[in-house]
Amino acid sequence: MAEKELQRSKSVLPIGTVMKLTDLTARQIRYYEEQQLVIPQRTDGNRRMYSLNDIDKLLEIKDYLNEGINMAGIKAIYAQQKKRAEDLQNESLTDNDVRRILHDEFLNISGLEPNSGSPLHSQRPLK
DNA sequence: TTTCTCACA
DNA sequence: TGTGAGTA
Repeated sequence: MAEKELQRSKSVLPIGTVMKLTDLTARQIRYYEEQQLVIPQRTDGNRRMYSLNDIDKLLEIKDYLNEGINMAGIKAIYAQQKKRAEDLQNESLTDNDVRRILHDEFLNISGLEPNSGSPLHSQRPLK
């Protein structure tokens, strides 16, 4: 069973494939890497190789973006997740508990990050 | 051909 | 973020 996890972590997808799978531009994917949201492995000529887990994370990021959250907000979310993941490891909570807490953090951030003036999450990049 | 980095709009 | 330049 653990074999699957290893395979999911195998970075074998070039950015071109990731682009199609996530519907993101190479620019965005690389940018998210800059923001440490995804850490693709590098192979041969300095080429980025993404794993299935990376695809998943990218899809998740795209989701947050659609909800009007900016990079700062997303980074905060992942920072929280990492912190939570470590904390929760010692308390043996269920996935539902994790989800609830994460959701709570998410709402908290989405309501604060956007603007210092508007309390509600009205971050619509209308153009 | 595809991806990379860098830099400018 | 998009895009173009010059590489590898």
